[in-house]
Amino acid sequence: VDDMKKVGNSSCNDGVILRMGLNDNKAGMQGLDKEKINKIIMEATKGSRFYENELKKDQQVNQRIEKMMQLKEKITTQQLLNAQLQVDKLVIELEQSRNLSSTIVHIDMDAFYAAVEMRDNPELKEKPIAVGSMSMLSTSNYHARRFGVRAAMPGFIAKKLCPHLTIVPLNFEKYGKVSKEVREILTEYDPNFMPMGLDEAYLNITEHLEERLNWPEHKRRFFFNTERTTEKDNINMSAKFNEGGYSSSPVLFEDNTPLMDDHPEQRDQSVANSVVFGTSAEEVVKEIRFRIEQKTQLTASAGIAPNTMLAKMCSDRNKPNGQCRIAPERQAVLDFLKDLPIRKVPGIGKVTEKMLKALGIVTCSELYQQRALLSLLFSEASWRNFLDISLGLGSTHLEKFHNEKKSYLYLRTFSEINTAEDQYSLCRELCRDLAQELQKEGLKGKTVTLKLKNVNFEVKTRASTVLSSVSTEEEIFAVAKDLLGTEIDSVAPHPLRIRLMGVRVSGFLSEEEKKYQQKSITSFLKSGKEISFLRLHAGKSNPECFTKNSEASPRGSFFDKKRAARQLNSENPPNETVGKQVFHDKKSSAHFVEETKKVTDLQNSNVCKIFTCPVCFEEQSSNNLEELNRHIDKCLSGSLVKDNMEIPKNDNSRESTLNFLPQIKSENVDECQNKVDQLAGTDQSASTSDSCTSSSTEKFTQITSDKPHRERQPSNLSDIARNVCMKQCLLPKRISEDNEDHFEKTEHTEETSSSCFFEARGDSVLVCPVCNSEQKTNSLVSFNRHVDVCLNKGLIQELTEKKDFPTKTYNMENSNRVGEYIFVTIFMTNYIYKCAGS
DNA sequence: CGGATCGAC
DNA sequence: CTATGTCGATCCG
Repeated sequence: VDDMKKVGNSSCNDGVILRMGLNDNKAGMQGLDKEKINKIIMEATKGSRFYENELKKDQQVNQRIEKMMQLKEKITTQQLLNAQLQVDKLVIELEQSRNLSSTIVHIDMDAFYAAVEMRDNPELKEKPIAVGSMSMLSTSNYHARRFGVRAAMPGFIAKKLCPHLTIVPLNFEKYGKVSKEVREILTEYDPNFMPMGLDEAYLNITEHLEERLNWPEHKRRFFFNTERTTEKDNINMSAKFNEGGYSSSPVLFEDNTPLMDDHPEQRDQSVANSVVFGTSAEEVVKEIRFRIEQKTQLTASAGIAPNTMLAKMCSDRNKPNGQCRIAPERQAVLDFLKDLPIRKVPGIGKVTEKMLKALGIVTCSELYQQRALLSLLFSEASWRNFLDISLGLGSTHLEKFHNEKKSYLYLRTFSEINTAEDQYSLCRELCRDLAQELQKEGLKGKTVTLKLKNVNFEVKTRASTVLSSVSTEEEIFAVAKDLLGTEIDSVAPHPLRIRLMGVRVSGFLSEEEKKYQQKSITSFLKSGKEISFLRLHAGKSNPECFTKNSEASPRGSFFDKKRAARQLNSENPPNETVGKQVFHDKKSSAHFVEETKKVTDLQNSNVCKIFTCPVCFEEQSSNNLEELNRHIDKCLSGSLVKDNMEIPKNDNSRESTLNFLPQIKSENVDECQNKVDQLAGTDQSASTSDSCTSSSTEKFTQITSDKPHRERQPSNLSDIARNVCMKQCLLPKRISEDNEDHFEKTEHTEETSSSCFFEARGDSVLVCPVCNSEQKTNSLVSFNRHVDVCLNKGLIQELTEKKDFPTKTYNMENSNRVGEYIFVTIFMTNYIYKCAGS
């Protein structure tokens, strides 16, 4: 709300702390001088973990500066001249595009939260107050500022500066209400005005000014609010009036911009207790400020300028309760900027200030003088921005709210948490809240980020992007818990000591992607009805569908042969039994009961299941998932993978390998079991004890219990998945046509090694297994997207029109790993080939 | 893409 | 007695 930047000073290393307390202290009385303030702050600060971290951050900035200076040394005169030429070309262009025709206003409520609290509690009026908590203050009133008490200062330090300080807790609801009242006024001047937080807004009053020229006086007349409903308000009002505020003087404000200036029409008041405002921009802004004060009893400062950047800097100039205008003339703009410290510019903060200072740049005109050098030392975006600043260029229209949030973040700060249990449960909570929000907005994101701050104030973020986007608590938590687990592991055997945790979801599906997502391979698999991944669920395969294509000429490749073999098999469907059924929230209860019954039936049966291995497509009869896992492991990696696998063992020395597929199932098992229990009211152990899947159920119960597990190494899974993906699916053309053992033989060759491939950037060509076209791509993700889209556009849409096409299958809800996704993709691609004979 | 950093409030 | 926030955007490797 009230930032500290105006008093910033970080010229020396202890600027970290100094900046907190600098205070212009003009009033002098009752306050503290700068030295005292800084001494107190330093005493309260030094030696703390926070301070140590601040010093560390400062060192990092210093290193950056050093790097920059080294770079600067290497710049030749010639380079600089060239740069100058280039930049000045741009300057000419920019000058030509300068637009002074808009009138932009920036409104900024003075000490907003504090002012609201003082208004509502007159007892606070004469006291130094701050709004916030002992941990952090949001703002302070001007009285408190004399003691060095400022926004973004922790309350306990503020108390040391000013022992009498009253700290009022935040009450956002109230501020929101007041903010709304203010906005109601603003919208009359610009229905498209842009609020920036609760206490600030930009308005484009260009149109209003035009219309206003023709307005009769009565439309510009506003009345003093003499009616106050509460006693409190009455006291306030009468006090103001009696003390020479409103009634005795037409000067509403104490500052140098009195409401009543020498516009003759304003003096000609025909109605008591009212003011008439003129038609100029200044008058409009005075009117706005007057109306805000009459309505809310709060004051605002304002800036008027030809663009937003200037308006913002302008509103700062005569704060509090003042306004300022930059005339729409080039020279006026340049004059304003001439000696303006760059730190005043929105977008230039502590760090940039310090970096530029190292180059001898403090004011905006210096920024302009050094434009050539800056273009060589900073990124394009940065120096272009510097150039805009030094020319006084900014947006002349208020951009249509790019309303769509790019990410949602839930985070919490707390006193130290160091047990894994607490951390996981907190993480889950955050995921729950986040999921709620996402579902409310109907959003699904592809990237989950975990944010941690340890007790030393070091912040870490860990992100993971999943191919199937997430939105539910479980989906998000599944990713977040892995990230958290990795972090816990990374400090083991020490506990992870954190003071903040946050979970963010970003990378939302665009509208376009949403459309496809609806019929993407993931949702396709989710919504399937009959066939199930691994055939855990007995598919009543439609013979026609499969036989129809059985004569399609085999291509002779490994996979085609496998495919052909599979097709033959499917003509004589093996005796499969119902496997695990997957449930969705959306399912109707009737449907649910029916399917629950299936599950129960299965669990009470002793029939062994026959699975189809997704790698070799051989049918595997097995009575538990673990065994199947082992098969898939072998099949998939053979003896090849073990070299780069680190298989973590848990206490039971369980042979944990690549069993992530059943892990998905296991969650379903759990889920099903829970639902079965809910419905039947049975005891879980009773209902599973005799089931042939009991052993795996047990195991999976352990895995998926609330205590998160960290037995797998996703990176290895991904590596393997990539190998598989490349060889089997993405690069069919590279696979030796006749050699079924190709995998083994070529595993170590350069040509097909995944690392080799995935490190190649820019011009890799992959062959889409669906449309068979070559796709130039530099990432697997974008290629996958193509495949998804391709599948959607073509095959699936076509196939789903066939009534016999299987629809229910496999729950992807919790499968967030690349490996899982790719497995499904491989399986499905092959399945689709089979169905379509493509 | 992931992570850190920056800036705003 | 303790005690330094939350959010989005952008940059960089």
